[in-house]
Amino acid sequence: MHFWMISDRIAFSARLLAWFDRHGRHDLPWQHPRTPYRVWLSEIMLQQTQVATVIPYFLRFIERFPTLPDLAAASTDDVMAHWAGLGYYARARNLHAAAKACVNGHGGELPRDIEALHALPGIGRSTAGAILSQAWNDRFAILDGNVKRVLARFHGIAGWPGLPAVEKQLWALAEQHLRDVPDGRQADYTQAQMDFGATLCTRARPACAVCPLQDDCVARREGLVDALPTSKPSKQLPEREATALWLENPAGDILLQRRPETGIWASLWTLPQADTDADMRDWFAREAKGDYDAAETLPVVVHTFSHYRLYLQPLRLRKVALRERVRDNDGPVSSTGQALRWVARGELATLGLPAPIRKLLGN
DNA sequence: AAACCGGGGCG
DNA sequence: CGCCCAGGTTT
Repeated sequence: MHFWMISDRIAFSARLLAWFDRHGRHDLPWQHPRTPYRVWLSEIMLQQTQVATVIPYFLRFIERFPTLPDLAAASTDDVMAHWAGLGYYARARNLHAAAKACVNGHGGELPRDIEALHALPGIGRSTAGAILSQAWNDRFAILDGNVKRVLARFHGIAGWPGLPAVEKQLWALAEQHLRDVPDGRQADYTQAQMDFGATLCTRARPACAVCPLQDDCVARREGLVDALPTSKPSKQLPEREATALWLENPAGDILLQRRPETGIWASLWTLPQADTDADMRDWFAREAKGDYDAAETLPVVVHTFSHYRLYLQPLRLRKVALRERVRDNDGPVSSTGQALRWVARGELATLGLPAPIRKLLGN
């Protein structure tokens, strides 16, 4: 009886560990020696920066503050000076505060108890698990961005991982796989997951062809590798409404107005436009002769800008004439100071029109 | 220019 | 608890 007859496939963690033994990183400074303090420091630094950048900072930091009590006893300035260049200084402050808390409440050492560790500033659930598993080979899961990506792909978990329901599901999967990890290899397993996500199952262009998990990866099988993990939903854009007037003279020319030189659609030619129907009506009364209420209501144009979504209500009115106004060489100017111009349909293509307006006018 | 990121803060 | 942010980097 072979084990694969029972389980039918080699465990996720076993494949990762085998991969790690061959391709993982085994010579990182915080792995030798792999003490709680060194692992903690590395985890905090790695939260925000890549391994290659962290290494020299780690070495300088650990040389200046060789033990946790050394760090606790240091001045804020001294700590910050050794963090300078890494950014995210709030985490250096948390690190320092946590070191002091350990001296005051845990005998000058990082607690091995997950709850006590989690209670320290700057240490969340994933970082606490990373510290305990790496420093002590204790059986705790991690769930950083790398692991979320690997699990979402391997299991085909859709939904943005920032959603509590999705994150909960990913934690459950992480803990499920953890049960298969052989005793004594929890530290390696944690490092294996991080290395795997950072170097093989990367966000862009993962190396699926050489992946030890490819045969059982749901995303791979279903062609969803690029779609998972689901990206954060773009935040709801503010919405604005406006009314546009499509006026035609008896010859069928269309009245266009030049936009101001700054702002949306700067200097392009568009239909006369107002924020509200009432403003549009006022503008019409000042500029044109005709019956505003006779205008035809066209379908609303939805146009999305980078920072808001515009719902533009076009109104169409034919056989309109402008009132006589002060003229200059370029033709009439509206009361708002923007140039106005009757444009023949055939001329539209030669002018700069915003795409949605061009489409509306049928050009 | 936008996505990304663990933890913290806030209602 | 759920939602969103700060503060930098990567794509």
